[in-house]
Amino acid sequence: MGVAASIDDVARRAGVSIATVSRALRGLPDVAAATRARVMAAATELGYVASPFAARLATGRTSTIGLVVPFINRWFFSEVINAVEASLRAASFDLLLYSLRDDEGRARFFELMPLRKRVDGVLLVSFLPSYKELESLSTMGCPSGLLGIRRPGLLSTRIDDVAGAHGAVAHLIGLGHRRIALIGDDPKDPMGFTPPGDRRRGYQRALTAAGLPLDPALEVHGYYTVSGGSDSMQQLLALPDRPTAVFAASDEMAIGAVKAIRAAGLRIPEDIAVIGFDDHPMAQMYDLSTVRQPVAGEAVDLTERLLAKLEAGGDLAVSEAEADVVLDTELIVRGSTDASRSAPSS
Amino acid sequence: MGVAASIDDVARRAGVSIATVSRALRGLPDVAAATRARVMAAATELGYVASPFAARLATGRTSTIGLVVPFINRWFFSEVINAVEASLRAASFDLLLYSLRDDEGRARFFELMPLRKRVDGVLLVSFLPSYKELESLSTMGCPSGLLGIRRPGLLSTRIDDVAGAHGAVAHLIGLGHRRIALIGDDPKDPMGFTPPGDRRRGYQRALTAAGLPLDPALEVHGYYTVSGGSDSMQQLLALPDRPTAVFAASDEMAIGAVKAIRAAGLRIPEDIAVIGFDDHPMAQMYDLSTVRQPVAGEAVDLTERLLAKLEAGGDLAVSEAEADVVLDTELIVRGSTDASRSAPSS
DNA sequence: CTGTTAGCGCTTTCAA
DNA sequence: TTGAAAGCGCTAACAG
Repeated sequence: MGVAASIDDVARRAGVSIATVSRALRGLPDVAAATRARVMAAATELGYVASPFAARLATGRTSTIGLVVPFINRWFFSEVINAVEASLRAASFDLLLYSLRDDEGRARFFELMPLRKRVDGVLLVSFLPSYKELESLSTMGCPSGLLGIRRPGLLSTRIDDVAGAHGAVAHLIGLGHRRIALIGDDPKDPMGFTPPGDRRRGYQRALTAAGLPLDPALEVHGYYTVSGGSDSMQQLLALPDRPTAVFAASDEMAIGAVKAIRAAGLRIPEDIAVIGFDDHPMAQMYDLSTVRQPVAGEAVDLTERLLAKLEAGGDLAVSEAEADVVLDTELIVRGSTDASRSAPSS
Repeated sequence: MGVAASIDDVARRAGVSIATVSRALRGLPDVAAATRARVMAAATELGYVASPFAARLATGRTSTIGLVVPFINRWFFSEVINAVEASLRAASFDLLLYSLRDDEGRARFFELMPLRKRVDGVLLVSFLPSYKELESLSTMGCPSGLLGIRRPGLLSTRIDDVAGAHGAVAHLIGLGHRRIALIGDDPKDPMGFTPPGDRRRGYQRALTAAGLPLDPALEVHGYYTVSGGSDSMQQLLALPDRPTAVFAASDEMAIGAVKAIRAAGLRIPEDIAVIGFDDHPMAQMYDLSTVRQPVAGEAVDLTERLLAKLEAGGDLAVSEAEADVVLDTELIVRGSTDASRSAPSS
């Protein structure tokens, strides 16, 4: 087989017109069973597959979804990419991947709209599009979905960060803790992530609900990194009246905190209890209590709803009812808050 | 802007033919500066972008690369995907991502060739295509590149796993160790990865080169997971004459080993030294000596050479000289083999 | 330097 | 149930 077979080759071989080949191969009705069989046979013999580009030109549909992520090589996002890829594959859609990386990349994306005219739908993961960006997005003329963030008029799937954080802190309170610190917030976050603020809110509400005071000294920036978590834990340990428990708004920061606590010669959870957020694979390795979010579940839910929307017509308008789905988080109690649940090995 | 502008709209607005628009916008020569300016202006005013599908149909080139990985959500692969995406983006190529996941997905991929007729080139990451699979790949009629594996007739970029492992073990020997164990091999690896065998070979050669005996009891399966590493370390610790050092063929396994050693109440590196492979981000967190491989560097090198090949004509034949690039690994000495290099905090 | 024209390989009326 | 023919929106000779 020198050059790939085209629809004409199949038509000739099956002794029918190209129109019939097209219909037969796509499973359209009004094709005689015998004819269809003959066409299918010819197609397999020639190893024929329709050229997607010709089909796209003719139909206007691309069978491709653009997936836009801030980063590729970070746990959360690679989980999302993986789940989206699987869902799309199952629906015979192609996945066009685009990574923003930084402010510059983000600006370039929204200015050039490089996915324009090449996807049927767009999925934006975990960053908040500005009003201008949304407008720019709308010039693509295709439906889009937001993962982790809610915006009126767009599909979205997310978790309730406030509730998740609330649950984590309530767990600590239930354990008898009264001085509970928060390691969170990244004051120089370039993507405008919303979870940090929500998780802080959940922390504050849980304290307030339990009648505990909010102490600004107990709220520190962790920059959502291991080292940031470690640094801010040291800061907390230096406090005259140090906390007995810490809620870190991400597992990375929690692990940093764990390291700092151990380095100070203190025990976890006896001297200080620690709980994180996400259920990153490392959380288990560090025997860290945390709030699990169903990352793949969110991705699958959103992808499938976007595909359903395309199938249903694909107009841009989204009804209130269908727009937003909120998935549950789950409190995972391990040894870092409850000694009785400690994993066997260090 | 209701429906997206097409080339005719631009032509009309600029008062030229569509051919001139095409030429002007693609920066082809033989277009008067004034004309080009007029066309560009019209294009921006209309927010015009050429439909990639029409262009692809007409030229036969897709400006798209297919990236085929065994997994998406694992450190190594997400690093590769990230680097490839960046390289392609810089060259204005699109990235079509495909994940194999398991035997079944792999079979489906090579049977259906879902990337056929939609990419100009293919990148296969870290799995060894069988002869049949390579044949199937060749029906795509486009050049391809292999990351991490060498195959005659295909582009490839990789590291020398044998040499890397050799270096790690030589480091241990240089430290005075004489009984050195190997944690490696995954007897049920579905992807046919080649690094495990090569790393074992490097281990054996280093011992032999130093005149040390090979003791089969010191070579255990680690399954390339944390828990596998932990289990096999326990096995090694139970040996009557236990090793004083361990080379784990991946950082994950090394970390498992570290946990098992600590759980047994032994000190690292005083009682047992541990070195891993890869320089996974966790290696630093565990103060683990390791062999760093330039993951992104490999991906970028391969991608750029594939793009260069496409630009140069894109025929399938690959000369011996251009085919294979081997990048250097780097020995990273940390506290798990050398106490004097210990990181400050645990 | 620019315009005309013939495809690229499909899908989709419209007729038969 | 099938075929002929007209696009889809571009690029690439070929003239001029």
